[in-house]
Amino acid sequence: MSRELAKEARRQQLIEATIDGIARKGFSDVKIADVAEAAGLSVGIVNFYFKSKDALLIATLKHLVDDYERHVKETLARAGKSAAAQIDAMIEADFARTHANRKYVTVWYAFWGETRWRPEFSKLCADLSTSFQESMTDAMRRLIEEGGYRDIDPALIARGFNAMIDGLWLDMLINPKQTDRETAKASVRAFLAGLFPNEFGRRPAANDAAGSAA
Amino acid sequence: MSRELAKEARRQQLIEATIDGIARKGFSDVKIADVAEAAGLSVGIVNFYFKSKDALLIATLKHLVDDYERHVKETLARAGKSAAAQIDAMIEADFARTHANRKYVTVWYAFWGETRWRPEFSKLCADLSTSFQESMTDAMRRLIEEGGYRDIDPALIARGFNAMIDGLWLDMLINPKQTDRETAKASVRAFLAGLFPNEFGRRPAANDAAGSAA
Amino acid sequence: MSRELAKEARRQQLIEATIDGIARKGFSDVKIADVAEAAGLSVGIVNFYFKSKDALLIATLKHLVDDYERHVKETLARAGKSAAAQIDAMIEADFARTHANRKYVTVWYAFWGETRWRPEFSKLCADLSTSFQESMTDAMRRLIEEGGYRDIDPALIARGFNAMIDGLWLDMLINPKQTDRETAKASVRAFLAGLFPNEFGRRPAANDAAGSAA
Amino acid sequence: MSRELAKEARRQQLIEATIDGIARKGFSDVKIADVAEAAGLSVGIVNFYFKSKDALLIATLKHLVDDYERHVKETLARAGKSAAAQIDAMIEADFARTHANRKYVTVWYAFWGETRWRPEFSKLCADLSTSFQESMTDAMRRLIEEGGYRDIDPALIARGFNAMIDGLWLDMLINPKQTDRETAKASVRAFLAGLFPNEFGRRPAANDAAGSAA
DNA sequence: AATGAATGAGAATTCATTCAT
DNA sequence: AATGAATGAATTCTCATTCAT
Repeated sequence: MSRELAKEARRQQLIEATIDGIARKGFSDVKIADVAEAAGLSVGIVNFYFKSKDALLIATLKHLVDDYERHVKETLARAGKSAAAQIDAMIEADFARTHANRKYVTVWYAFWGETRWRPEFSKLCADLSTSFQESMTDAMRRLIEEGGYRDIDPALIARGFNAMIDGLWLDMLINPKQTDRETAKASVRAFLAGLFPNEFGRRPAANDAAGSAA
Repeated sequence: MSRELAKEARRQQLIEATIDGIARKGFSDVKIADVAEAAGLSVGIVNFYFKSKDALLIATLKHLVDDYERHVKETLARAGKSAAAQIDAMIEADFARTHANRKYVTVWYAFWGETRWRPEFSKLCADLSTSFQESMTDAMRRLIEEGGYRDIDPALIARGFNAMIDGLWLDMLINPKQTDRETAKASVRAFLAGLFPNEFGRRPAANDAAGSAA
Repeated sequence: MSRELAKEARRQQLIEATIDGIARKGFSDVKIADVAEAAGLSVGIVNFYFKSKDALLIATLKHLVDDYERHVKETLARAGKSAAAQIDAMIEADFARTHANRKYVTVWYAFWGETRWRPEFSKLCADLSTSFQESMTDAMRRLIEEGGYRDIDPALIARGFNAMIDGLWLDMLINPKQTDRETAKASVRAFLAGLFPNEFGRRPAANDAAGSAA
Repeated sequence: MSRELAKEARRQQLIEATIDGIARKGFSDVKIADVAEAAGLSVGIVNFYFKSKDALLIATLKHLVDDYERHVKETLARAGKSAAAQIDAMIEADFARTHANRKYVTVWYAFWGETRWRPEFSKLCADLSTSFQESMTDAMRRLIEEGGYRDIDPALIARGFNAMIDGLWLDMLINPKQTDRETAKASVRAFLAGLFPNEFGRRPAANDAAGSAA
């Protein structure tokens, strides 16, 4: 039992080291040796826990996806149940210090850059994207109903909302000086304020939006 | 002179081959040999026209940037002069069949994925991003003035607008079935309609927005 | 004492597993891990009972040699005492189902293939070869005397006899469909029939040769 | 044209180096680096001319087979046309200094030792073996007819003849001191003398056998 | 005794770059 | 200018051996 746990711990250790390695050296430049060194282990052990470098990379992306989903789930659970509160919590989740930081954004973009040629990456990313598109569409639909809005297509809004967040991450990657987390959140809320003035119109603060909807 | 032209033609030929190569094989898997073969030339000649593979890659990104800027400039020149018309033309430019296609989006994301560790990439991307952020902020400011809107921060809106476009490209990359060019454009316009109902509120068609503003 | 026996039993178990492993995977492809798995033991234990993989391989060849010698000895003991009967029994021994089968022949040739560069293999094989050359020369000499033959060099015949058997094993390895045990035995006897018509001339059956000589 | 020739020459050079390498270091111990060094080239070039080490090994065996077949063909062409002369020439061919030497025999046994697990080796060896079995059976049949012999099965004799030669090569490998080329040839002829006294009975010299048959 | 995770030297293979032709 | 054979550093993966438990 403790041995099984130790094995899983080693895997996590190597995955974390891989994330660090990608962040530090770049996707096409992390070597197995870098990962091993970062984990304080020998190169042989990497190929012992992961059949190949590819398998390690896939496991790493899977880890990122799971971690992101868990993070979002937890954030949403802590937020108010109204659609507005949930959407606002989503913004907070997406720009939380723990996730919307240089290291994570860097690594996510590294994976997205390679996704096109790696079916396993592709699947993981597509599933995540689809799942969020669906739940955001749902949230938007509820928001439209709750707020009595008209002529707004929830799917279109959800898509734009998700896209804006991914694009703002890219901004943080490319122009870290210009785009900080607060600016990014304010951008998203500014757009939502246009569509949903009652819920997002007054102040761009997260608590406020959640509060006003409650 | 004609020798210089021929030289430049060869360089273009190799850059195009590089774009094809990245699109087909992936950033970390294009070999000099692939590029040479695609261009119908020998490997030796690639290192003759470009000092190194790195230099070729930088030249390729530069080409993409220049091409995108030229494309936008041309599209904007053809559009009405009002802020709304210009912004709408920008949407059309960003989702033109010639640029928002699988090949180009793939290659752009490949470069963005690597940008973090390549100062030259970084510079090119940051400059492009800054330049568009500035001109979009300007356009948004004019739109706000022209439309008599209040409480809208043009910089925030410009940032979100640009981000949404990049994010929708990612959608096209990851979920090509769900996100086509028309859906993407409709998404952007749906958001603008919230903020600028007079210019983007009625119909989602590009010509209409441009026309109503003219 | 029982501990010593257990130890010896483990060694035998590992040697058998090695033979199986070589037969299944090939000499240069059997891993310690394969041997351990086949024996139902851990890799660590292999290096505990045998100082090194090399030592295991040497012990395995020693086992094969001993086993072959024991087998021949037993077969000869059961046969008639005449030279002809002994020689014929030798043929039977060499093509007994227990020894001239695909697995054993495979493994013997695997060792012979490596013999050249392993002094310990070399020694074992040379000793076995020399010992059989001597005893066969002796048997041939007796056969020549007993049969009153002339102008036959027993050493030359013994050498050819032994060689033919090894060569027929190679046939069984390379062309298993064409060369079965019975064909092989018939081949050897056909040659002996030319030299020793009285003892091997009439019928090719083993019992007959042994019997007619008795 | 000269470039094509040079390419073929390089391949031959590498194949020869491989044969040397196997002879010197052993089948499972020749490294690409050894081959490259023996050929006075860099390691990269080996993988340039041969897709993989495996491919190099297969090409090497093919070379050995071709070379052996050519050698036999040439020897037979120079010999008398009678069956006896041809068979005798075959013995000479098999024990010619150029082919039945330590280096070649070593390498042949190295390949035979691995044949079992390499389908390509297997095919090459089986084809060679079958082809020689057929032509020797044919030669034996003619010898039987020409000599008016009875009760001799040509296929059985051919098989034993070929086997004896392979087995004598093994002797030369394992007991080089005891088994020289002349002894080996004398062994084969001693056996043939029993079956075909008129053609192989008097003296074991090659010329004589060919001559007496002519 | 026994286990199997961990080590690390060693090998095949890849590929950007060079350079003789 | 152009070619493509040749180089060799770099990287992944393998596996005999060790050693803490």
